[in-house]
Amino acid sequence: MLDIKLIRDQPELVRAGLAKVGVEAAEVERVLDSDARRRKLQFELDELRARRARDSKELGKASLEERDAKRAEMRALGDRITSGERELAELEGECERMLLELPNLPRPHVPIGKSDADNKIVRGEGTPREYSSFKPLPHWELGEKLGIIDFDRGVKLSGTRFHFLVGAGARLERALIAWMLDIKTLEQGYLEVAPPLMVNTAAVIGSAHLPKFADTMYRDFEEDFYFIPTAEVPLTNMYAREILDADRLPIYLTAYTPCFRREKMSAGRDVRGIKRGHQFDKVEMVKLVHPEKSDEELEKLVENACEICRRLEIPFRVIQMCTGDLGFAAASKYDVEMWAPGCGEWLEVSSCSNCWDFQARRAQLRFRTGKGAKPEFVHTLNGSGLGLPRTLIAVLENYQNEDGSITVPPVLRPYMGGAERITK
RNA sequence: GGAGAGGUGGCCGAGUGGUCGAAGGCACCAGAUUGCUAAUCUGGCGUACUGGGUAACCGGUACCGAGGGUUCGAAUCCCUCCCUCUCCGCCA
Repeated sequence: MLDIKLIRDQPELVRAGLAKVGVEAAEVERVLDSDARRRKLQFELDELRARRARDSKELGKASLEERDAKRAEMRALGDRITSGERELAELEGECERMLLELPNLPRPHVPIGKSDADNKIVRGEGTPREYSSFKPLPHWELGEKLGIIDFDRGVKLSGTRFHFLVGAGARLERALIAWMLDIKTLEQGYLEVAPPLMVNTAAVIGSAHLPKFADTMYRDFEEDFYFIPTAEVPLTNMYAREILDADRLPIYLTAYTPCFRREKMSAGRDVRGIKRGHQFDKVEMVKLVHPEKSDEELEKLVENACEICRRLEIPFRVIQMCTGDLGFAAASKYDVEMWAPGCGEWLEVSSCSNCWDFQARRAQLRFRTGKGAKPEFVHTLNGSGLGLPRTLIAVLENYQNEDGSITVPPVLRPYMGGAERITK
């Protein structure tokens, strides 16, 4: 959520920033108009309430006759206040709803662009291997031949976009999770948490997945529960509505969780293989940092994701999102993509965002520098560290051998009971 | 699911219709003081919105789990909901 005071005080700056992400100036005007009406009413109402408090106090000391005489008048004042409060609540709701639907402002250095076509490749490491003696297979063929991915039975139970990982496939994923978490916690300074996978509406508003993206999430309509689309939701909300001491920052959190997504927007896309499912595993990184540090913390976050690719010895590249491809909450964003020779594409295995104070304002996530200092919003960042299905794809496809077996990446062998190969 | 108890400021805890944004204590901050490593004294110490001021700051309003109601006036009375604890049942 943007700061209403920023919109009020520097509307031209907000208009210009939002124009870059495709928001029309009229939307800003509507917010300003609503805010002006809200403030006017608030002021009038406050005066009425002050009068009531004063007069009521006097009435309490007055004689019985005086009380009876004034009661009707006071009652009328009370009724005016009640109706004013209703109107104010409506105006506040209207203003709030509009603010919740406005996307974040991009950082000034983010390249201007309309779509993913305008994104920038900023760097890469490793070279896609040449295959002279055989044609690399896509993971869905490798997985089925080895019996480590069972698509048919997944579909039988749950429909399209579901699969079983079986035997060494399940273990390989578990190895990746354990290995990644060890790097996050032992080397990169993250605190591991195991968060709730179902969260309430407030949490999902906090992370900015609501109100705009309600139809992307699974939901329990009887209880107030959303199934998390990413661990970003519980992690960024972990300290919601709290005021942290400044010396607790930065807070680095990591979690392995399943994620649940309806994928309505991508109906028919990526239906083959395990690239895009309704349910997938992910190791997530979230940072809560001092506002002055968030730009540099984003660079470190991306590097934390890259390190996983690097140690797997799989070619990867870093893409800087242009303004048109930032998404709703990010002020600045990088994707990390791994090369998959079987399906012949760069797979987005991580998406790292600096959300500035956008989520923190929604989640009321603040810190205080010292006694008497004003609470300030922290900056929140999040990134995958990495998404499991696509990492698994990259491992299978890059480490496949001509005979159809998979070499276990050296870094994973300790997590695979020492196994060096996955064979039929 | 049933029965009971309870939700007050960072924490503990008083407060059953007006003088309560809320006693008292702890913690914390500032100052004073003592030559003994901490004690004592004094003052300060919530958040949000909002009016005024360049600002330090001054003022108004709201907030005692949430939302409604009664009343001139609600932390206090009534209703609904949420949460926590204890016991029972049920399921693991």
